[in-house]
Amino acid sequence: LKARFAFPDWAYKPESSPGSRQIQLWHFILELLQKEEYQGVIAWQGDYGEFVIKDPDEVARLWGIRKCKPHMNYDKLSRALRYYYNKRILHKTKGKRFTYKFNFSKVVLVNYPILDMANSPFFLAQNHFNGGVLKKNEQINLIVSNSALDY
DNA sequence: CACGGAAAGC
DNA sequence: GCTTTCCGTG
Repeated sequence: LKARFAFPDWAYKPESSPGSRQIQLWHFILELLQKEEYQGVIAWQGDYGEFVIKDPDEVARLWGIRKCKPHMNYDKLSRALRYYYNKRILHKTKGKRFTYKFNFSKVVLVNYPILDMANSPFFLAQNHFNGGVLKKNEQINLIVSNSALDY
């Protein structure tokens, strides 16, 4: 029995950008999590959206290959992951080694077509989970800043 | 390990 | 803007 997450298919299209933008780390992480052959390396585990990097050296190596950075390691990769905290794409699961958690609704929102966003279930879910603290502008800014609308 | 500032690269 | 690199701190 495998953990399944209700990501829409388009959420798993890291290289769908027609502008040939560079792949982002969180796209890459999702890509690995999607593939069963990497379950010994990185896998969904625990809470909804939570994942464990089982083999940090290997994940770093694979990321380094993708970005043509042969000297990539977990120290550097994890710094990049930490930059996601303020962007609310990820946060750390404290006390659990190599364990992070996607802010699921945010991640999906980032990929959501802007025209449908206001009435999207993800927008409503976002406000629900955050107690309505997040402002609409903030979410729109995040979408724009990620240039996620490759449609 | 995990965090985050600082600077540099692209 | 998104890392990559380096590193002091807890």
